[in-house]
Amino acid sequence: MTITQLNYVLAIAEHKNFTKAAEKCFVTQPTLSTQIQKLEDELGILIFDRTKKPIELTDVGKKIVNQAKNIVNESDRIQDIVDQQKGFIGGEFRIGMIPTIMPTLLPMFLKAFIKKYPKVKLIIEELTTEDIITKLKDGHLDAAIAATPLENENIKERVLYFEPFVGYIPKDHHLHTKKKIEVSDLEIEGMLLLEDGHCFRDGVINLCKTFKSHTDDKFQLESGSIETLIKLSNEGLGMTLIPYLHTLDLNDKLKENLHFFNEPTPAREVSIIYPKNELKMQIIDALHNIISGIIRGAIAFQNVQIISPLPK
Amino acid sequence: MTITQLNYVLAIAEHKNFTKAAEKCFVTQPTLSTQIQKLEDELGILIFDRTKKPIELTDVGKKIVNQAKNIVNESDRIQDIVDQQKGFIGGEFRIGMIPTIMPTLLPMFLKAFIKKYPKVKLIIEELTTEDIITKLKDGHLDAAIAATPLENENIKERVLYFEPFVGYIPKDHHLHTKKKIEVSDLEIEGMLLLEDGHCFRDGVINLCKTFKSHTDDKFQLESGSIETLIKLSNEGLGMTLIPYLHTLDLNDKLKENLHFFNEPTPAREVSIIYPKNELKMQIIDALHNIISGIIRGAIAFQNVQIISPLPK
DNA sequence: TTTTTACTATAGTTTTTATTGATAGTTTTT
DNA sequence: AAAAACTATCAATAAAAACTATAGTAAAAA
Repeated sequence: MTITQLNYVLAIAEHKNFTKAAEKCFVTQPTLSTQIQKLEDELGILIFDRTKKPIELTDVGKKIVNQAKNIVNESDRIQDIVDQQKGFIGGEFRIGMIPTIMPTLLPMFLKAFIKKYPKVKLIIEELTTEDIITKLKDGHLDAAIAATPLENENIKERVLYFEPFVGYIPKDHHLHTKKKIEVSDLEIEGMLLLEDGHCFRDGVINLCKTFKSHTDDKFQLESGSIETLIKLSNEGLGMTLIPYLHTLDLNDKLKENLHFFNEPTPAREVSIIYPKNELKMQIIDALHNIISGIIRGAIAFQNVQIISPLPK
Repeated sequence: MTITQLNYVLAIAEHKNFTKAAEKCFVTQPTLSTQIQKLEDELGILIFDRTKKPIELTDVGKKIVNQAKNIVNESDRIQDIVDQQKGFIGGEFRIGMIPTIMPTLLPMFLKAFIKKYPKVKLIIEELTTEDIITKLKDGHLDAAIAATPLENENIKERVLYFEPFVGYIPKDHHLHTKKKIEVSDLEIEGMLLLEDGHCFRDGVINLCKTFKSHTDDKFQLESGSIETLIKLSNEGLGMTLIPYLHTLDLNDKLKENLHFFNEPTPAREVSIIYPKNELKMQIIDALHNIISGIIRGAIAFQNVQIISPLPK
């Protein structure tokens, strides 16, 4: 069994076609045929069921493909180790970002980053915190940007910035007259929330719980994006909280509805997180430096109170 | 990079000597020299520092060796997958056991097992629960026998039997006159305990806590083996609790000091535990069947109350 | 049904790679 | 200073992987 053979297996499993897989592997089709046969002979089982068209994996084949993915993934990390040693800043870098951070933060640093590190190929994915943790563990992500602290033993965190929560209170709301709001003003009942699974939702719930101990789960309305929350709020369906960086994109009219908190300003902690093996640390360092540098110019709050992003 | 090369790296790292490593790999020394050079060239780094005698790993070399162990370990599991498919019961099987189970349980099933499954090479290790969990995760163990439930998401449990706690109360102890004891009789202060790290110790502490809420940590005496506990107890240093299977080995004189609990008898749950990937499931099944069959003849308690083995 | 198309398998050949025995060149030990 | 214990290198060989050409076999199209 060789790593090459496992790569062939993966290519065929993916394309369900020897000829196409061969192209992707930059070899001819007979090479795949013979190598797969050799592997199957060595193991004494069939990986592919060639009677089916298109070709299918056998039951064992499926298990072997899973394990082959592990092996190939682990062997790719050897190069990462070498790159780290050499201080080489380049190669693929897979980064996950949570939905409430991605649209505001990405445009702020992406251009600067790819200009400074042209050899790095960033592959960016929008994912929930839960998916991020899974993918970091499995090695499908090199790092991610998420609200912290996550209290996960397999993951290291490096704080990028603190992003205050800002109240968005439409004109007809009873809090609208208040210039600056207090955490104690918040009522979970009249609060528009993101859908379940968003850690920003959990942060808001935690914030409200700080002063009121409601375990009542009947939240009035839920939405998948903060833009929608604002629109719903404008329709008079309640107030909402939005992360500070989002407020920078609002037009002047909407900005009139923003109400900041009195200090200590409740805020979420945003960090770059990565697996404990600390591979690709130079790229993580580079991202950390660029992002925290850019944010220093954009967020100038002093006295913040960190709200946990974890549910319950 | 090939799996073969990684195996060569591991062999050299282990023996710190190309010639000896070559023997272990069943190739000649020049083979290793050239293959290691090829790998080093491909990666563009040195894995071994050949100026040192005996040979040493470079800093990157150490990291690569670690990763190579992962890769080789993961690729060995391909064969496990195939064995599972074929229903082949054989090969190496690494099993861990906690110290308070090993000496009593092992002699009960080992002979029967190796007779029924002569192709399996059992490699048995005595380990604490903590070490067992780590090694199961890393793939250094195929299964283990420990007190459960462990509440660990990566590990599956299959109950083998329930083993009652039995009081060992020397003649001069104030409880000695009582024929059967109650959990409420127990006082953590006069209790002889195993050293920290043994889950049986934590089980006893949990049992005592069931009725008395002492958070006081001043336990009087600690020992590493149950035999020592009994001797200390005979010296008048207090009573102790021992697992039921241990009581079967005591001589008649010591047996006079045994005091069973009234029902529901407090007991520990003993399970065979294994990683979620469920490799080598046939061997795990085989062990489960043999052990639970043998125990059915040895433990006949009906009404038991399970005590958690976890600390705190 | 026949023909065509879209595949995979096989045969024979070439290229590449791994391994070897012999030996040269080190360093360490005696 | 000699011997021993190593690793590196060389040329030769064995083994494996890859290629081209083509046969064989289903499914799709005519």
